[in-house]
Amino acid sequence: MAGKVAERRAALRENLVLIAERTIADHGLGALRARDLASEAGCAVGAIYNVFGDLTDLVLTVNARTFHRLGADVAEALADAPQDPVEQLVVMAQAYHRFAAENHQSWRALFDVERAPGEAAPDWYLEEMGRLFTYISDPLAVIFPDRDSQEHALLTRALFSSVHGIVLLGLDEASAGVPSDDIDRMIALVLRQLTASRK
Amino acid sequence: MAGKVAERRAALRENLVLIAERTIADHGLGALRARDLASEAGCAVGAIYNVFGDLTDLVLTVNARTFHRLGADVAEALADAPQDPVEQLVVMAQAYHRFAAENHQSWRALFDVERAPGEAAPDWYLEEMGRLFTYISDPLAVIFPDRDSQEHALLTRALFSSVHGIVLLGLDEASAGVPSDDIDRMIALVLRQLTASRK
DNA sequence: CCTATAACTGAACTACGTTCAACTGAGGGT
DNA sequence: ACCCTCAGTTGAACGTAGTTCAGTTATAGG
Repeated sequence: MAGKVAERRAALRENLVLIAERTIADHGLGALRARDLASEAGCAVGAIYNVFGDLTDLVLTVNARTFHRLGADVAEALADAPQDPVEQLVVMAQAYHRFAAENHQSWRALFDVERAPGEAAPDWYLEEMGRLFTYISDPLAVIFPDRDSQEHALLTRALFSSVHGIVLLGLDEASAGVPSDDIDRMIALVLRQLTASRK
Repeated sequence: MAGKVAERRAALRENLVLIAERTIADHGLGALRARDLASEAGCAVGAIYNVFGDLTDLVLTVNARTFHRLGADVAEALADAPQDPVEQLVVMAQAYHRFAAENHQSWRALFDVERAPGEAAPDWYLEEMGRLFTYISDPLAVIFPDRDSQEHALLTRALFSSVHGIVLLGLDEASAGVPSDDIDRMIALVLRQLTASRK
């Protein structure tokens, strides 16, 4: 029987990712423990390190899946959105807010994982981020046909960052009690105002 | 001699805060270790726990100081700013950016410290945050005299969150290589556009 | 069936924050 | 000047993490 080892290896890997995903989603990144993970997966702690370099690797794998789901949600919102490019931006941003709210712990894990200093962001991160940026810059190109691509890039990043900041601080417990509707209102306010042609 | 104990206690407290402040500023929150701290302060590890409940308490004390310096920098920028309320907002936001860039690790520690779930944010945090929000809402009241205070509050929060998001993602290593000038450009772009009266 | 090789095991190691029984010394009573 | 008391101080020890690796087990190929 060929590949029996590789099969089990792959199965264990899948299993570990699923368990870690559920643990993070339910109890946050801080609740992820190697021993609990091994116990739930029915394997020894050492087995985790045959499949992943360390726990951060595992978390990054979970994050890749989370980021992908996020991208898919935003894309879906865009597909259902009206033709008006400004409304497309609003709908996407609110989909981002929705995803963050409904997957709060998983979403936070995207940013809370500690990256080794000096290490580049993983490829999947840059790719998925690029995809999100494209979703934003396409409507922007329609709204501002006279600006060049460099201006589009800057505006795209500014816009994404602004929405991210609004959602981040809005969902934060420290600034407790920003109602979900207010977050959506701020998003719409910022986007409509930012995309209103001046003069 | 009265109060000799209290004196040493206060001196130790001051000393620990200064050492922790320097450690965080130089090497980040993650580099703060109880044993190193005690070793540098010339006391036993247990002594730390006579002065602070735990290391998080110490970090919160450092954060209070950091936040206060941040508020002072923004206030100073406001004092030197032109009369135009829009320019005041731009100048303050760029002062925020400047502070975050020049005190990157200390600034990150403001948000990276893990708050016990369900625990309210400390008073000094809410007070300092309120002060920052006042700096923002005052010019806004001049720019939008016809809107009510609830709208001002929403706009203030939206504005702060947007600037925070731009600085946060701009300084992040993952999205490596956003030049400082571009961050300032995005800030100015967002603020000028957000404060341009519609119609 | 046997053997070389790969995977798996879990006790042990390191590195944390935190605690607490034992110790020290300052301040007041005699 | 002397002790007595107790708050302050100490650092070894504890609990809990992530990670490692020598010993064990199972697989694939000859």
